[in-house]
Amino acid sequence: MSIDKKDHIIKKAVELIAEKGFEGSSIRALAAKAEVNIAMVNYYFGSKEKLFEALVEKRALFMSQFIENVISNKSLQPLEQLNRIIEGYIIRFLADPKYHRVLQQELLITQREQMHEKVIALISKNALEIIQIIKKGIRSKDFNRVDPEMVFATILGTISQVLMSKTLCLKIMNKPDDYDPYSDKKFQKRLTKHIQQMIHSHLIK
Amino acid sequence: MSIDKKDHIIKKAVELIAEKGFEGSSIRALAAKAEVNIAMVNYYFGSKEKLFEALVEKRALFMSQFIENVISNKSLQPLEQLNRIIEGYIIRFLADPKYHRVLQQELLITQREQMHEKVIALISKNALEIIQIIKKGIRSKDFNRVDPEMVFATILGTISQVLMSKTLCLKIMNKPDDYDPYSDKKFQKRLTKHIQQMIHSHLIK
DNA sequence: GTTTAATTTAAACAACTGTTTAATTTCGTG
DNA sequence: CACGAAATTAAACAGTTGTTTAAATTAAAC
Repeated sequence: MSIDKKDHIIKKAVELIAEKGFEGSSIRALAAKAEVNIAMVNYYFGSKEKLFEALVEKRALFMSQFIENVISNKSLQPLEQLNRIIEGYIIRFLADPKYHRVLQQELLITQREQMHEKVIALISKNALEIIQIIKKGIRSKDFNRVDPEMVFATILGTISQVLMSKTLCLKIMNKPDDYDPYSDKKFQKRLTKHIQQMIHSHLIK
Repeated sequence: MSIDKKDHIIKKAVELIAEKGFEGSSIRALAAKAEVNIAMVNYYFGSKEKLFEALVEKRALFMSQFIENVISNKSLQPLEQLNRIIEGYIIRFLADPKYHRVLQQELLITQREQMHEKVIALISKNALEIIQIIKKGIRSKDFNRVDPEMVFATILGTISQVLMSKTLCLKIMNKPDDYDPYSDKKFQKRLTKHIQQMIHSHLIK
């Protein structure tokens, strides 16, 4: 069993779908990009949609495991817990912007209903845990009486905004076209610092 | 010339494309939804892509005009100017979540290159003006020395996050399925207040 | 009321879609 | 080497796509 080949196809599929969307990515185009025969996708995955499901599932696990770890660390102060989550979110998302773009597409579009529901379940699971942390912080008077759900929307929304379009990101920051912010550690720090400081001044004092 | 019919088709197209995406929306499905003959789209707009361009252009004007107004009002204090922009953004975007979703799709996907560039130009134009306001506020010592580009990402990102998926939004806020947050004035106020207060505590003192 | 233009229609077009088939090649195992 | 399973291929499948056509209907102008 050549699991390498399956992984190779998935990798190329993420790249293609992130650019063209799921409906805009034909199996023929994918086969050309991955340099395999057209029939191989159905041979390995059963169908185009099943390939897509395999694609989402594969990375979803990787993402959610991390959040679990941070959340389960009960010894941390609420603010420190939030800081870790923000930092971790940014590291994971920036490591694979194309995958994040695929998920955002699926969140926007209700075409494939069960996949749409799965992405929502994925995000809201973490969301609710983060919101719980904020609520707990408010109860213990560590935090101001802020709007926890909205604070979450700001954290994820800010990161997603940056990841949405590299071209837009560069244009706003007035950077050259060949600059890749997502792989630049300085940019990563900049984004992390901004969100953490903003959340900090909003939650504390 | 039945401009009503053109508008009617555009309206139905926004609804369909917001749900299924551009590639996922066939002319036949659109014709059925708008209750017109399949050939009418090409008769009125020339092609599916031209219909899409007409759709984007029509609303883009409406949006950008408003931002211009706020920005050109030089008599306001920087913070008050920002508050008005936040309030205005939210009012306009929440008034037509489906259109906003269509734009987000086009920002994510690089399939139709010139349309992609147009959406980016549209957003970045306003973005740069808002960033200028923040920079001016920093120079005049009205604002702290924050990261202006990131502050913009937070404002737009938070709103976009909320608009991205109604289902996700409801799930996070623990609301029933039949509740429509976007048309609820209370929710609108809640979102506005959150962003304004957060930006405020981040920018001032 | 006739004529001309604008609108609307159903049918057909070729190109492309995801998927399947059946034949061929490759490869590990005895 | 020989066998059988796994992998790979090109070709064909039926259905859908955006678009065009040419005929039919409606509306407007004189």
